[in-house]
Amino acid sequence: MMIGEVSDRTGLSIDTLRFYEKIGLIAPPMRNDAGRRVYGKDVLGWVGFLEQLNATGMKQADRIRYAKLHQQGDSTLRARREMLQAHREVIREKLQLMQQTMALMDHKVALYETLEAETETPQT
Amino acid sequence: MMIGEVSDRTGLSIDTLRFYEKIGLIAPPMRNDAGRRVYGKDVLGWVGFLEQLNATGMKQADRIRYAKLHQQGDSTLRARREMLQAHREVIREKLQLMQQTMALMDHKVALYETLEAETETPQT
DNA sequence: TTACAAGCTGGAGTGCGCTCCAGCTCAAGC
DNA sequence: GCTTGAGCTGGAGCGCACTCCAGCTTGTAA
Repeated sequence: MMIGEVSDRTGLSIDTLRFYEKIGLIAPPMRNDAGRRVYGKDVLGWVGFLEQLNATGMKQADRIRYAKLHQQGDSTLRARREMLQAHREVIREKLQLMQQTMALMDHKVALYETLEAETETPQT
Repeated sequence: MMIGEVSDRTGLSIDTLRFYEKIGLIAPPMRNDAGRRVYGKDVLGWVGFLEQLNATGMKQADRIRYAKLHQQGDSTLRARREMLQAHREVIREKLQLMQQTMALMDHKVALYETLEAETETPQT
């Protein structure tokens, strides 16, 4: 796959893919005779996983750390597991906050509905 | 309350409190004879709510819109309710993604544990 | 009465995470 | 053989959300 296809399939822009490579989030792919990037299809799953880490609030520096560990192979399994476990905890806390906030939203929406009804047909 | 106390109680820096006022997230408080800000205690709850919107991914521009509606009083109840309902949906989707990602973390952690065990005491 | 902490303003600076651009090469089709 | 389109590099630029700074005023207390 050329970079354009990877971009289409992952939703990341071509510039972002090259940027991710530059900062070490994506391993530098092979090049063809013309010096152009040729990606294996592993990259799709990897980018998807990066997006999940991203969307659940892991910051760039940590994703880079994880990516570099990943590129170093099996000797880094323990370190990677520890990172994932730590991130799991972060997610768990965010989940709780989200649930609380959702409950608060419901409460406020209900309250606003009451107030709207009163405002539309004043009783006094 | 002076700005320093609000900062201590909310965890926002003094600069951030003034910045939030400048961009319209916090209503300009009264001033004392010396021209210094004097906040009512409402501000604590308001800042807490802003933080919850923030932490659940609402962006600045939308929080400002909500804050401005809030400052305009009851005539904006409907618009505010609609914003909260929309945000509730966003949170619900994020919740789902978080749950999926947490399951994936668990899966990977378990996998890594297996691989670690194999690496430590190779069987072949 | 002077030292010092807390607050004020306007504006510049920062870090993150991209995003855009100029100017180039290369491969394929007409 | 020339045009077009995809890709290349290095580097500049951008939007967001703060954060810091210089230079000033004011309130407290030793």
